[in-house]
Amino acid sequence: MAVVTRAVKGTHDLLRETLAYHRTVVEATRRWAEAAGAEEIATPIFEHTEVFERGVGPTSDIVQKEMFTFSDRGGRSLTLRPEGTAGVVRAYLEHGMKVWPQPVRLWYAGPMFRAERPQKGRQRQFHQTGYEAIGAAEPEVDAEAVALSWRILTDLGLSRMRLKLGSVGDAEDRERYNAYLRERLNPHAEQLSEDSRRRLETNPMRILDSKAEADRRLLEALKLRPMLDFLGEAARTHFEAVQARLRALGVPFELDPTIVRGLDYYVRTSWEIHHELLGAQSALGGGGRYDGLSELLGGPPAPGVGWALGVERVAIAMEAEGLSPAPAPGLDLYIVPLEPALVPRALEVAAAFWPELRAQYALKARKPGKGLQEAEKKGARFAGLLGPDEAAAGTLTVKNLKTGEQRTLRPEEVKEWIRGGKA
RNA sequence: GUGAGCGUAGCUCAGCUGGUUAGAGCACCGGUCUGUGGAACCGGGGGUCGUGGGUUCAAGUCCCAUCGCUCACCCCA
Repeated sequence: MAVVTRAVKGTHDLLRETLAYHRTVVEATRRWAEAAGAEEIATPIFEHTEVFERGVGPTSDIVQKEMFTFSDRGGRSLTLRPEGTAGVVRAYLEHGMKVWPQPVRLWYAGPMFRAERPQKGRQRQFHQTGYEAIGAAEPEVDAEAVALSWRILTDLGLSRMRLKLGSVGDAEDRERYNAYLRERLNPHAEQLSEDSRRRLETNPMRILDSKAEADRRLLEALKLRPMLDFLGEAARTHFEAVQARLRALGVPFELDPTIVRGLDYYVRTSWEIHHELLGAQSALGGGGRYDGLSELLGGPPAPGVGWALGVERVAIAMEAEGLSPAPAPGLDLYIVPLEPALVPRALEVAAAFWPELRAQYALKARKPGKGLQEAEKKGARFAGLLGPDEAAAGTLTVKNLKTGEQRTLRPEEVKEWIRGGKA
């Protein structure tokens, strides 16, 4: 197929059922986030590259090899957003949201971009919904965020999920842990994969996440202590409080000491929600606390916690569990002119019903039988026949396609009948 | 970036060891059907068989290359 008739690799048009799934996920996020007092925010889909370099972290895979970065005409480096949090925190700083009542709770939905090789559940343009609570360090907010991300997914009907909870500690805890890992792993460096040898320098914790066979065997043999053993007093107390709040809220989680987020800004609480039927990319969503992010972006201290859900992955999971999205509302009324001369009249009649009724009309005269068939095919609830008699009387013969009930009515009465049937 | 599988109509696919103008179902348009539908039947439009090269009297079919898609690695939502 010619280049101009094909979407770019890793991007997709969303239509019909796919779009219905997306809408369903976004609406569930809206409902739950707004129930918790969050308001919606929409940030630009591109930012100054530094927002992500400094926010997401220079050693992260996202920044090192997955960003769509380009220069504008003035030579400024811009990047299509690979995730939502950095931009939201940038907006928090830019608009002085620190003077709003704290914490500021925000939710969003939109496209994200990462230059990866596409596979199931992974695209170059994908969509996330997300939630951020900025300006509070209390463990209640962590539990609130985790609970929301979990309940949205269960509310969508999903059940084959596991919520993995961990803590990556505070920055100094991680330094101690990384030092420990280097000490234990360095003597065996030659047994590590190439990537992991590099991580030994840049970010040893990421090695724990490695799925390379050699790495797995070595990690198994060394019986390394988990990050959770290295939590400082403050981080440990915080983590225990988060767990207690989650138990009180009835959110089922399992502790996962290996959880290591791919973004450098995370501290303390960190979680991922996985789905059993998903394939290699099994995370439906994830989140964590990012108390240092504001300062990385040059702002004052502003603790925060948030999460994101991968809309495409949630859709795949829903489909795998046999869950259907809410269908888009169809036509209320399909108007059929019975003679060619009445086509313009059909337009006028349909237009008079807008926007109270979803009304469409046929551009060609139809025999009544054909017209009803066509209305059925269009997914309309009612068909309206417009023949010479109706035209002369200023009426429309309207038929309920489901019940077969039929009435000849004036436009106002048509509106009333059809809308009445809705309620 | 690496590996594997797959590319025939809008969709799902058939095309046997190479053999006359490339097929089906669904969908779309029209008719049978002159004011009452969902059916049935009949007909129609729609393909440079991903692309380029090669082998051959002859290529959708065999060979090479290339592009695309998918899945997996890596990593993540």
